[in-house]
Amino acid sequence: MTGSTEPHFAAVAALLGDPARANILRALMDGRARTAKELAAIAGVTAPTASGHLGKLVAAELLSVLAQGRHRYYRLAGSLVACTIESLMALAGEKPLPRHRHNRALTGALRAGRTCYDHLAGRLGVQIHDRLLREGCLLPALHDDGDGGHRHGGDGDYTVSAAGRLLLAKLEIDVAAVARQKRGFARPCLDWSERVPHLAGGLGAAIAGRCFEQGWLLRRPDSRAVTLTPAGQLGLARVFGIDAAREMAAAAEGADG
Amino acid sequence: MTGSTEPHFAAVAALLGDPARANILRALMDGRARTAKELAAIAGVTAPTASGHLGKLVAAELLSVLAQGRHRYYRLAGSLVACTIESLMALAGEKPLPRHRHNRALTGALRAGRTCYDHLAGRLGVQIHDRLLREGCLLPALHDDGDGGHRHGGDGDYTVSAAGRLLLAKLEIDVAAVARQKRGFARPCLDWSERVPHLAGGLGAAIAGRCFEQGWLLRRPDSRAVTLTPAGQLGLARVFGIDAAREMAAAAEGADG
DNA sequence: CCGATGCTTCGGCCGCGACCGAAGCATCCC
DNA sequence: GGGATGCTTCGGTCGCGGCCGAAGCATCGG
Repeated sequence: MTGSTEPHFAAVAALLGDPARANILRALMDGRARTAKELAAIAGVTAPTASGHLGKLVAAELLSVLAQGRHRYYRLAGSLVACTIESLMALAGEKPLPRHRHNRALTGALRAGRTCYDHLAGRLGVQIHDRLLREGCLLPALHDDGDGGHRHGGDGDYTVSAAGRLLLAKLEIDVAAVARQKRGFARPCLDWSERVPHLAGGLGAAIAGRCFEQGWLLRRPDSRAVTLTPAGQLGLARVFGIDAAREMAAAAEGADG
Repeated sequence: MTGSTEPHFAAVAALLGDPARANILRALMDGRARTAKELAAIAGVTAPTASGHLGKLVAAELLSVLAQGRHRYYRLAGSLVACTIESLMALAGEKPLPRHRHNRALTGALRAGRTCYDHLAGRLGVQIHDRLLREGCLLPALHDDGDGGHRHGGDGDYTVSAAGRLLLAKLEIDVAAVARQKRGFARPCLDWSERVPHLAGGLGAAIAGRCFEQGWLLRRPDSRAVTLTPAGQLGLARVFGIDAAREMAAAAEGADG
């Protein structure tokens, strides 16, 4: 009786706890939008059942929906959703000791580099995050409360230094423009496979977006894993000073426990 | 049919999704151990029901149990569990816009400073984390894969510099001894209220422990919130160079959205 | 040794929620 | 307009799992 009211997080966890919904969410973890029918097939349920699940997920604001003609496209509501799921995966991943030999190649690729909603994760994402932090491009959030008005939802968690603006300009990213977006600016997101944060938020999305636009990285059709191109190898070395090919190969190798 | 096997994280989320279990976990978020009977009362269920829940949570390695006489003490299995729940709270917290006026003081105190499993969180925890990072006491994890043997579960995510060892010696913390522990050494943990990582792992626990031992901080009986003592105000200023009273007051003020 | 206490296991009850088929709208194409 | 496609709502079934009371072990106290 001390506090028998249901905690808020329990309702969210229950949403994530159903197998069908979990499959839907996992499929959307790459940030792409999918139709209700596609998601029904992925979840292995009929269209009515999937519709019910999707309705609940939208009501809980875990998913957002865009109606386009007779199709309805569902996607994750934000990177915070993806971050929470990554965190759950980190918690669930180490326990069962599955020893699945057969899909080691797949998980290896996922560990090397993948998308987490709209930003980069895996070894590649962590390397970029660490590099920006180490070079002083990203500063760990003053939280300057001296002046009032600290709306805790709006202000970014990292700030970008002058050096950071310079570096990101090489990627043709306008930091000020990103900061003007109404979303989280630059937030750490606990990485499922590396157990260290990578960069989420608008800035993380901008970096990932430029990597795809420039052909540095390619999305794989049915996986969150990304492929590094030769141009990407050069570009990432030039901008971030990281040996992406070596890092990603090392992460892929160490796929098993 | 693309991938209709249940994702691992769904099972964990389902565990967290039951109201009774969620209440149990929330009660254990302060890192203290409690008996089965206490937890049954907190969850609002009878002893047999609680026993079933606790058994499942232990089987899933979310909880660990210590038998002592005829009592069995349950506690969170590790800081990663606490981190995941914090992440879920962050996801669940912003949506419903609860506008609970009556317990604003409570959430204010929680935002100011609280325990997260065995380490400090809230504004206080974030301040310490940031300070250590800013002063170069904590270095963001090389992840040196050059040599083999990178057991991803064992190595810490932050490393402590010489300056850090010096600073922590002022707290009578032997960094080498902490590093020898079989647990995560120093990991960032996403803070529920501040949306920025604080310091988890053995080092975070050691810092929190010394703060309690020296009477700098007091645990409140039925809350995760901590109270700053005058000695703590002085000590934290001396060791970390932070104005804890001012920071915590500011965080408590901004409790509402 | 006996009763009290703490915790667990065992059956059985019961309700929530996932699931499906059928039907109802909306949209697109011919 | 008519048929096909995509999605949702509506009833109804059913199984999983939370819940409790009673009983079974263990431990502590006298």
